[in-house]
Amino acid sequence: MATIYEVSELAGVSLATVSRVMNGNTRVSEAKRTKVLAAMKELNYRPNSIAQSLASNCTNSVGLLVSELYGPFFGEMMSGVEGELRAAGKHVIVAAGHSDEASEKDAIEFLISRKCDALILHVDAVSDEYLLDLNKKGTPVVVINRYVEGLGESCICLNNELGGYLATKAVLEMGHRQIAYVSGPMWKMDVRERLAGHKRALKEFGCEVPDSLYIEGDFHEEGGVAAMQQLLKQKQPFTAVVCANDEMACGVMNCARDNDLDVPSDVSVMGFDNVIMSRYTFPHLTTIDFPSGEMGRMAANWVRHHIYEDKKKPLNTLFEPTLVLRDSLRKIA
Amino acid sequence: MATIYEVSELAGVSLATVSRVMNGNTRVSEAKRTKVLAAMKELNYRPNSIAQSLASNCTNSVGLLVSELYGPFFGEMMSGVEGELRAAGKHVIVAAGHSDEASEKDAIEFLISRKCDALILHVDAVSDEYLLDLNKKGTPVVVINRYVEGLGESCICLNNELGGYLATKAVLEMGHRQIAYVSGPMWKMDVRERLAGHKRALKEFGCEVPDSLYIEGDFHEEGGVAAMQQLLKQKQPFTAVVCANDEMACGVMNCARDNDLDVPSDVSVMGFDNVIMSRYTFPHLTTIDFPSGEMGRMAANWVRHHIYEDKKKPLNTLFEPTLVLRDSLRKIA
DNA sequence: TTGAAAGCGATACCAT
DNA sequence: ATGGTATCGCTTTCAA
Repeated sequence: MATIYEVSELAGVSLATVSRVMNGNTRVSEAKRTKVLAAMKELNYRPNSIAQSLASNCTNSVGLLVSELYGPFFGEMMSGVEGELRAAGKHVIVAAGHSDEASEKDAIEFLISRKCDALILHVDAVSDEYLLDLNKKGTPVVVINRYVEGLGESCICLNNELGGYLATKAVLEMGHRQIAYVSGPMWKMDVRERLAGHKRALKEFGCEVPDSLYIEGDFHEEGGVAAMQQLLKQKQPFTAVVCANDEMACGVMNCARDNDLDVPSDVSVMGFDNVIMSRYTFPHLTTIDFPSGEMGRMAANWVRHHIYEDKKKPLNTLFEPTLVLRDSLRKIA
Repeated sequence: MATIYEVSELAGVSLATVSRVMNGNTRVSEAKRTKVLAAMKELNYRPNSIAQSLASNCTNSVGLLVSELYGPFFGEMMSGVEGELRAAGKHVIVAAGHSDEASEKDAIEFLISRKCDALILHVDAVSDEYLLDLNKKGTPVVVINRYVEGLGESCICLNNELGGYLATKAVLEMGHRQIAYVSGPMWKMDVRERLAGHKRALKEFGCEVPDSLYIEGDFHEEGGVAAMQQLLKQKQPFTAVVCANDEMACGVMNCARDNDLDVPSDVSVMGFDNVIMSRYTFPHLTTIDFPSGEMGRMAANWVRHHIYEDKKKPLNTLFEPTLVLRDSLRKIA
């Protein structure tokens, strides 16, 4: 592999000049530029990006931490981040945090050790303080789906409360009043926000629901099944189940079917996230759209603008969820 | 950030000695090692991995190229790769190839430019020659789900032909004889292999199927819907549909339902891949297990052994698919 | 075992 | 506009 030395020699110019034509930031006479370009071509020269990184103190790589690398939700997000960043010539280093504090910290350390220019994080186990500290210590951080006071507009958020509200409002408007709710793990912030939205809608409609219709799930299909089983075992009647994510909604629907209940004639089901899968379920799931791909792209753009181009363009970092009406929700008398 | 110089100064030893205790390959007296370790701790020293990479000509990073970052199939694979590699302290740089030749080549160039120590590729658009060439030119490559003559055991393969055979054999054993087949894009090697297995099973059972029951799909849900619509429009009867992947099988099932056909009473459906989603569909999809997570882990291990530890352990690079019986397949008279 | 010094391949400042 | 040169932070001979 040819080096910059060989290029400068062949072109008959200095190292510095070669570097200049590569980076294009300083003016170089057309004559020399041509010679350098020719020499590069002849030697099939490719700059060594590691050497560039060492000298420039910029690695052109961004760390991306998600809870899991599988799962439709993160897939869309990663895809958005990678697409946008690669178009800008930046490398994406991925890691999984597994929604576990030690594991998330470990992953962040790992990404920092590779000297990423910035970190895009979807984390739920580490504390706000930890994230703030990280940022103070010099690692530019953008956080997805979480608002951290003090991180300002480098938080790419969805209005989860509004999502929860819209979901339940839609159910209420269909005439349901006995509404079960399957939440995610309550230690997660977004889970609590969605629940808050749910309660706001109930209140607005003057609808009171007994505690027994609230079940804490695990965000997985199995949790949805378990929740539905418990709901059915209880005597407390309900005509609709609002779920904090689509996976659990799938579980709920499957469990309903296993108990000879038709969705939506016997029971309506509402999801959250609008993962791809929700279009393929039977019946097609009514849900709240979470624009995870969009948000991934926005996170990538934030990094591009603030880290690589330092144009402090104001970016839209707050996203609004929307209702996606499909077949799992039906009007009742 | 402290450098190795400061550590050596504080510890009162040479640069080289500090480097030695870091790498642990050369013997260092216990006395000095202790002093160095203490100095490191005191300065909160973290080696600069970029400088290490430049000096050692090893970046400790592996490029991972998949068709799409979303989608259950690749998610599992990436998860396997990342888990294994991070445990070994290696960084994973991801890129998407979008099953397009130009895009795949572009992504590979991109990963090489970052001086990845090795590349793990799931590609279907680039030619065998291109991959061989890549390897010859010095980029260690491991290929997933594709056998390239000359790349030897750095191909992590599934026996797709056997998978196709097992799928159709199961359908035949349930008594079906009028079997439709929805393939993937025929320019993909694995698609042709699966089809070959399908035909072998048919032949073995002395079953002849008219050409009109073969439809070329696109591996997506929409393609499954379109294929089923075409099948239903034709007069040619069929009692089962074998699909080359689960997504299309979902489409087929949804389309069947939209046409008031019950799965599996009216028509049986067979998938391929056993993506997570197949457990959540209604009815639960009978399919062929593709151990993509396992294969990802194996690819990562290949890299670990051959690139980082150069133990030429023989690894199991050929995986066998297995039948997963669920509810979408039913015995007929 | 230990240290001195020569790279690794670029960038960037300072002269000219 | 161009060249010389120090620098980035570490690894790795080569002597001692």
